Amino acid sequence: MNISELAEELNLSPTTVSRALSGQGEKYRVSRATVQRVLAAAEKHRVVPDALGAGLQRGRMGMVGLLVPDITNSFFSSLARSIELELRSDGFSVQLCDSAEDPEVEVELIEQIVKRRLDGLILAPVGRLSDRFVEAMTAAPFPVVMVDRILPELDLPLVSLDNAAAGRLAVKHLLDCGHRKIACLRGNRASYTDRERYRGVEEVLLREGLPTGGPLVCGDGYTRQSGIEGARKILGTVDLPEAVICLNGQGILGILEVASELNLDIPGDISVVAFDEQPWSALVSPPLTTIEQPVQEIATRAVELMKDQQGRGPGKSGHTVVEARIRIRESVAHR
Amino acid sequence: MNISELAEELNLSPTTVSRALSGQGEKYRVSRATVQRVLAAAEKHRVVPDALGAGLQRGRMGMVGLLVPDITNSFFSSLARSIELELRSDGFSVQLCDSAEDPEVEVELIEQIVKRRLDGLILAPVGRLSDRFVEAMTAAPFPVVMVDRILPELDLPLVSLDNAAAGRLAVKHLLDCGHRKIACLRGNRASYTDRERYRGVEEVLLREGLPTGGPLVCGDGYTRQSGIEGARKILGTVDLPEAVICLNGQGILGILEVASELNLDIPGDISVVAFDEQPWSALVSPPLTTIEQPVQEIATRAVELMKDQQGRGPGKSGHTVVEARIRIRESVAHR
DNA sequence: TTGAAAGCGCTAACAT
DNA sequence: ATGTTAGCGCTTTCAA
Repeated sequence: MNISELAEELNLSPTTVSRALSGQGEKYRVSRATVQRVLAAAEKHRVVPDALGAGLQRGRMGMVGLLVPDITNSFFSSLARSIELELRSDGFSVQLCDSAEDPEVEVELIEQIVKRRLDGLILAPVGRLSDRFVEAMTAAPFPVVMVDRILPELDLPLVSLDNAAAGRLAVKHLLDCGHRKIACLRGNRASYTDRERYRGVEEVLLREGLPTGGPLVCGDGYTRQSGIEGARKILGTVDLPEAVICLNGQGILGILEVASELNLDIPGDISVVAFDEQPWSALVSPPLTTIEQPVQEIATRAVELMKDQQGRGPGKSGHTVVEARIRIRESVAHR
Repeated sequence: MNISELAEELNLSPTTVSRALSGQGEKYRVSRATVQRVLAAAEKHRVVPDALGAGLQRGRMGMVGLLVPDITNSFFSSLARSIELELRSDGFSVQLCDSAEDPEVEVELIEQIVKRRLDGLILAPVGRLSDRFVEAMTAAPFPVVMVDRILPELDLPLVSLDNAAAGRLAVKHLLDCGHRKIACLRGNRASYTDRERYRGVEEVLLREGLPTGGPLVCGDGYTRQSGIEGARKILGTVDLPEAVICLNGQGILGILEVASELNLDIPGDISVVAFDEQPWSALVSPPLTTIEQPVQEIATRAVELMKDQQGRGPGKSGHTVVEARIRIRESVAHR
């Protein structure tokens, strides 16, 4: 049963029923009695106004898309939770899309979201910039905000870590602990996140006149497999680095797996600093020294930017930067 | 620009444009030339048919809800990924809702989904059955399928693990390894999942004439905190059990944390079998013996059931049961 | 091969 | 305090 049928049954106009049901009774001076009557009847017949009809009329469905490269990654699932919560409190619901680190899929997903005329999109891109991606993106008739693996070329509102600073933070801790030969396990090198983190790392290393590049830098990709392969190269050499910085959350799985395979002791044989705090970071042996992102803050900022632009078109740009912190535990030795 | 405006520009009717754009040209014998013309113009003006209008007309938006108690839990995020993928290949997108283990929130979320007239709901409930929940549920004018923490009272299509069998599997392994005094860290005792798993455990224990209940059974809840509290009781006693079965994925975090706090060696001081394989299960020390759910299969079955009922109302019931398997690693000692 | 008309369910502007 | 009218953007008979 819909609003009109209910109206008929009550000898009222759909308008009045609509007003009563949407809590606008006050505003439109629908009599208290009428409101009660409508509410009671609606309850009885289980009438719930169809958001689709309302959405079409209003031109907004109250739904924003959330497109992430891997919901399975605990950083993104935490982010998803925070974003969903924030958005919900503002009356929006969220459509979840997982591109599985595949740029093709990502574009299809974006196109699909455009069709749906969502009220916005919070996008953590795979990280590679393709023509079709830009094309799909510019067609978007709604606000977009990019988070994490941002594409700075795109002139959209952005929220990300100060990745270079985070990279520096990691190296500096290692330097403070007396390490000099420092390796780096990278993620997808095409991604801004990875490039920036690495830039930070390299910057400090170079400034200190320490070795970098060559066999000290491995890995390319955000899959577990790519992490394992990179870790094999770094950990499988005869002259082991003193420490390794892992630039992403999947990579550390590879490092731990390979280290155990090779019977390497952390931090005895090699020290480790890993990006992304995870629920289990403190529980492995040794407890991991990690670089932690303020997930909650990223979510809040992203949603703020989203709301700031509601109603407007593709939206003004601007880069919101948040800071990482280091959680020092026991995976770094002092030498 | 919308379909009508485009039609005007082309001196065609909206009808024809709609047919061309929706790939129904063949079916309605729109001339090849016209179709081309429309496609070209649509491309040029970036016209993408509004799914909202279409949805209203067709009475379905091609979207199903996915409501989970904790997207942060790797079981649910894996499930979400698999479900989103399956659903997408059938032309549906998914609205993500996270109830954060809160029954109140859960109900609000369901009511919200009803408003939205989604085409279905895949629901992993918090696990407690309230009146308002049943109420909201019966109002649902779309197919619902329940997964994981099913509420069997509800007469809906269900997909779940054979939890009792999984519980038995865990104990049996412990018995095989010579353990007799076996503790159990439970999750939310109001949930079917937990009750069944525990039933399986207890059944075997009782049959073997082994002690159970009392201080051997702790924990109630699916939060990390409840896991820690339960673990403290089990691990903090003077006469330690020989082994502990952890009935849920959060609990094991508590066990590992408390064991390390108390300087307990696993499996030297106490053996552990934990529910839910996680990405890091093999990487902690010692590598964890786990009970693994076939996540992919659960997703596939749930989506199948969903599609089976499309178009129909609240849907026929039936319980699809899948089997757990044990991954034996090194957290169980032989005595 | 194409179009006209109606209507999906709702709300907002404009009466009364 | 309530109702009338119109229309959001699309698809679907039914007609030409």
